[in-house]
Amino acid sequence: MEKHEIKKAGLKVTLPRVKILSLLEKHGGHLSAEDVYKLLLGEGEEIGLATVYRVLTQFQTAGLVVRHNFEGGQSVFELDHGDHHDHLVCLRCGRVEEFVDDTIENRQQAIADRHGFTIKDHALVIYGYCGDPNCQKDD
Amino acid sequence: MEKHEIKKAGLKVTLPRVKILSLLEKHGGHLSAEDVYKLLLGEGEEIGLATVYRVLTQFQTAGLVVRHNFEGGQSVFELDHGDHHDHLVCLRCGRVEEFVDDTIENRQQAIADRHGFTIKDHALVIYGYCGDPNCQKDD
DNA sequence: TTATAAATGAGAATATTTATCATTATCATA
DNA sequence: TATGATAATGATAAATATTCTCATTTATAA
Repeated sequence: MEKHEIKKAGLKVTLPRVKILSLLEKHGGHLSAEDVYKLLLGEGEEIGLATVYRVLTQFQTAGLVVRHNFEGGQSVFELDHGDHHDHLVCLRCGRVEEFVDDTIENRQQAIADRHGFTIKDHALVIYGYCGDPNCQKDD
Repeated sequence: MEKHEIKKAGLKVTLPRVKILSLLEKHGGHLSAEDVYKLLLGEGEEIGLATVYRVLTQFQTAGLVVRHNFEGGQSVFELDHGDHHDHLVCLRCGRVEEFVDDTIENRQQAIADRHGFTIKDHALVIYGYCGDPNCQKDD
């Protein structure tokens, strides 16, 4: 139940927050603030875009969602299930796939150590063309 | 000589282009469009911000510079010396360090293959606190 | 030198995100 | 359950980053 998670985050349980959280659960995917806004409109919810941004940022601070800055302007958000993962992004159709690779994770830590860095976060995004025939064909 | 590279890129050799290219060479670092604009102003060059963006984008298309989308709004640009590398970014002081790790590169290729992706580009950024004592101390 | 096509500068326009503020809703407590 | 302190919302303005427009200027091939 979403209400519990929102309460745990120290936030009041409001309609916009419940709706946005369940939307993210339903879609699983990687949604921009505007995606969320439009999906809410489609469901007949009159929730302002400013509220969407505000709530997503609060969820991010609370650790409920993660924010990614892929190429192309808009940030995208997804539920944080605690399992860190990296991304493959198709430049043609926008499809996003996830992956985890322990070898890469370990190498990153070793590199940070060598440079005297304390890792707070990291982002690995592979951009390319996905397996779909429409995305593989040349320009 | 910068003029040659500009000409090779199929662009006319103009003062803004020569200045911007030599600025990137001089600084080596990772400059935002606004950084470039202000540095030019500091040198007494009256080059518009729009021109800076335009030229940087053209250089990117021509393969002369690479553009990175680190966290925090602005894109940063650096000369493309042909040697791909990834980045460590300090969240406190903004320092940027570069690294290459063949193991990570190979794993990425393997992952893309497994997912049926054709890699066009990739970005690995490790965010954290660098070795500087001021950056390591707690909040 | 000159004609042509491209580049520039200034400011408008766009896109994304954040801030402001008056109004409304939540929720602990009475 | 009613209530009041506090937080959240929606509408809009503002801030930020980047791109577009267009009249003027400049580079360069002939």
